[in-house]
Amino acid sequence: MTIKDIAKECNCGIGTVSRVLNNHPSVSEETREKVLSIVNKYGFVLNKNAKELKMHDNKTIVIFVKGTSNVLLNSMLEVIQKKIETLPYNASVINLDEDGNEALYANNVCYELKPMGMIFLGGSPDRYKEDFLKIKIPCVFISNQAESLENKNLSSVSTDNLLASEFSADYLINKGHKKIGVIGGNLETSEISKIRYQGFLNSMNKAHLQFDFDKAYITSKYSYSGGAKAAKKLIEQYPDLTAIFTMSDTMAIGACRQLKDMNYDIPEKISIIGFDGLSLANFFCPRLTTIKQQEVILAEEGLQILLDSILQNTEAVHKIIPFRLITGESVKDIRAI
Amino acid sequence: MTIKDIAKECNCGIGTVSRVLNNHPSVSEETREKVLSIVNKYGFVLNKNAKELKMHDNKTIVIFVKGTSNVLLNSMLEVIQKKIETLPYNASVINLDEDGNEALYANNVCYELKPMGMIFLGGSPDRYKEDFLKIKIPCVFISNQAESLENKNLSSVSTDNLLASEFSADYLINKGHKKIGVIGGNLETSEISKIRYQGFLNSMNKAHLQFDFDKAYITSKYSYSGGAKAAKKLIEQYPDLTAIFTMSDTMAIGACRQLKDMNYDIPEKISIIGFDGLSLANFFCPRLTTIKQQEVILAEEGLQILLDSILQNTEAVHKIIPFRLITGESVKDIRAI
DNA sequence: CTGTTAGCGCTTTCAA
DNA sequence: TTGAAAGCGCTAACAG
Repeated sequence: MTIKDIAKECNCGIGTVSRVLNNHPSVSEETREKVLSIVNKYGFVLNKNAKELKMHDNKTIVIFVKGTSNVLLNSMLEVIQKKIETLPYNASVINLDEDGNEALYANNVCYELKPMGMIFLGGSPDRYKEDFLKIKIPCVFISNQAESLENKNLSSVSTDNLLASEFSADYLINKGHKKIGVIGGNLETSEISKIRYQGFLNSMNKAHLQFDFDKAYITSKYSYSGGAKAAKKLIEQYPDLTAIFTMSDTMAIGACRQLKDMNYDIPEKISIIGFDGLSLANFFCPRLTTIKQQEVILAEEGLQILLDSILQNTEAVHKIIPFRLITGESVKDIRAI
Repeated sequence: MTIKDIAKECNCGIGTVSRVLNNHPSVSEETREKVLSIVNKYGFVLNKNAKELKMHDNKTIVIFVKGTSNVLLNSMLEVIQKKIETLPYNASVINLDEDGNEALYANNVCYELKPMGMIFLGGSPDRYKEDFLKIKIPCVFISNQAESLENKNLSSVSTDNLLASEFSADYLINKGHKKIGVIGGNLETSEISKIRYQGFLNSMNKAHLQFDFDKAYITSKYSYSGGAKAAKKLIEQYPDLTAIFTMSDTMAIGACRQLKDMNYDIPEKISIIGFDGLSLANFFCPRLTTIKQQEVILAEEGLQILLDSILQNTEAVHKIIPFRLITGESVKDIRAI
């Protein structure tokens, strides 16, 4: 069933049918109704390939999600997809491993899909700088700062990770913790981990506290099991710590579980602070004290920036979305009274 | 940059270029190399729209995910997407609300995208039977039984939900629980909830235990907050229950949190059993006793069945994947000793 | 083995 | 307001 068949049954030209289906003004009300009625009768829909071939654009927005099973990124994805559905665009989602090179992938996608724009959920702009700079279409990084790329077409919306992690460490320190271990991502491959670590260090330095990296920093995957394994190792290396700074709620949860299994009560014996502010953090036992990233706002703003730069060719924007600390039950105040 | 430009630069016809790019045998090695070299030089890629328009098929597999933020479905999605990437197909994912009508949506998609096949993660085959029967392309339901549709093109791979929930309830009953509340999905709209409820009832009947639906069944969303709200209501209506049968781990976690907040110790005061066997269940405190669905196998088998029916036009298959009960810490044995 | 050509289904001039 | 016709980039049949 093509536009031709519809035209035949309507006794009109294919041009007319096309005009009706594209809401062009110059069609008489009478013809329009006739065409519409028979279109509805068959549930006819224009062939997307033919249309896009002709129109010479494909209205696709590609979304890269880095780190499968990352709850935070997934909830942002959801928001974005839902929004795109209401727009004349198609979303195409590509899931990547935590340590894949999304920039390389993205360059290929540019050739193959020729998308209008791309969204990177949890990418590493700096790490793959060279490859990202090759990209010529509008892109936005969500959750990672990309200002350093200085590319006119690469925007970003992010939580201030540096400040947030500093704030988080400040909180622990203010509650009297001095011996703090860190469960974080791979500092070689994960940019965001590097930034959060820097924020943590800033806080420690401010308080004139030492940090022995080899002893107190454990590299972990952003996952429950990663956090659990890391916690075990950390406790072995640094048995007298009083608090653990983790770089995600998933790590924090894994760590909690592991420590409970080792009979360390939380927060009585050891305090743990998370990062992300997943809804789960508020249902976990104990409720996690954590940094809340505003994922809905991040997602919405990110998409909006991308749309603006697609439609109005605006320059790159780098936006910071505020975070806040959610006080749960996983951190104990150990200051002497 | 089109096939024409390549042809011009190669001093050959567009047919030859097309042949090279599609690995047709009848091209001299010499020409092939010449074409390939200039294709690589520009990083040229065939226009997908033109190709698919011509080929009259689009190699797309559409995946419906019903119930956004459903962890189990998302992990299946991940497996499927990763696999499809290695095949000459494109996956297109559509997220739907827990109570949307995926069948209607799917029918539209058939017209618009003309996919090779569709996968339904967590659909309701029976509920939208009429609409599903209109679908003429190969489909597979993953996690829901679709045998009753008796449609040659609709397959399914699922856990035996009836048996699993009966098994789960048996477990509670064997541990001495008689007053059992249920936190489940909407029985009007969620088929899988209906089946799990039936399994639960079968177990209760077998043990000659009464079940007062109005008092002991709370309808909930499949989410943490849904489970929490439901638990509160359930306890108010049925304060002397000793165990709660939930239809998902997320509900179970929400319920645990709520009950702890109300100072009911789990499992000391109240036992809770989950469903799904998320990895989180094993990290939650207390570890959840739950039914483990083998999501990786479900996903892999489902995709394989779809591919078979696309390629070899095989008849509908309805496969059951075994479950198993994971013993956690959320159920107490209350039998008198 | 290779070049030419007819469409795939659509949008959009151009004339009428 | 309308129909006819050109052509988007590609594949495959045909002729050489």
